Amino acid sequence: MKHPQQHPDLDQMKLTEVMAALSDPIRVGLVRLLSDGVERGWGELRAPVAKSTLSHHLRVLRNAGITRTREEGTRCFVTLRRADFDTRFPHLMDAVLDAAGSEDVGHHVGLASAEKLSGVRAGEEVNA
Amino acid sequence: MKHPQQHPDLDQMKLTEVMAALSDPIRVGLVRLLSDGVERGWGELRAPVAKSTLSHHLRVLRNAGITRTREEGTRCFVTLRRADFDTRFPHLMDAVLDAAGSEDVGHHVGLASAEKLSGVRAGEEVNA
DNA sequence: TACGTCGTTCGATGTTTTAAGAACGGCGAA
DNA sequence: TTCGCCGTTCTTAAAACATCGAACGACGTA
Repeated sequence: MKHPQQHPDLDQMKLTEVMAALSDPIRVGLVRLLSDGVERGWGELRAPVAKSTLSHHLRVLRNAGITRTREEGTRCFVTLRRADFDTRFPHLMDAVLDAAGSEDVGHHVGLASAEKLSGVRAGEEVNA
Repeated sequence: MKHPQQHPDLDQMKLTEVMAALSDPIRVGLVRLLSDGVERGWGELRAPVAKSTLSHHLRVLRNAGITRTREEGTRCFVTLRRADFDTRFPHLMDAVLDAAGSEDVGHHVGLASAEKLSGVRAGEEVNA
């Protein structure tokens, strides 16, 4: 996509930026979704926001060094930069994921799978 | 002081609020300062902001459940709610403190000790 | 080539946050 | 009681953020 998507190096990651990135429920939800290490296509992601907003959230995560975006043709795939992140901020991701899991932060963020199979379109009814 | 200073219970603490509270360098600096477990008087704290702003930052930390404020006569004392916090968010504080230490977040926040001994007044020259 | 899809970027809007100063209320000392 | 100190709250202003819709550019396909 147009501009070549920059990802920060380990030593460019800033704690306060990471904390700010993880202070939004939708972004935490996305991180939880990616926490199994599986790469996900943009189109699989479901969140109760407009696509431009989702794009914005993914950029915040990317700029903070939390996720990596890979482009393939016209579509994008995201992964957690788990190893990098753990190197720079040991144990932080684990602690955040545990906490987020226990209070179910970002539960309205999910995958397309179920809805897609039942014919529901992108971005609909998920906000219910 | 006037209103009785409310502190959230363990189950009222919200991850995203905590993350937001820790996304500001000054607040992280305050947390680092308190991380030795010693209770500090308001007057000991030095940060390059106006007192109303410092009061605001301390309220954000308090509302997030990170610190506890105790009043004694006309002055206040703050402590980290370390045990509570660790119960609610295991390992999170350690991870944050480690990261903050390694990049020296909030280094402009400090104690009065040295300056006081040399006759410097509250809130001055620290912003240098 | 013309069209549709995909994700980003732009522009606008409303909300939240940071910040400082002024005014206030509580308390202790003179 | 009167004064001064301490920390909070209020007011105001500036900056940052979340959100959306529209427009755009890149790519694949008909």
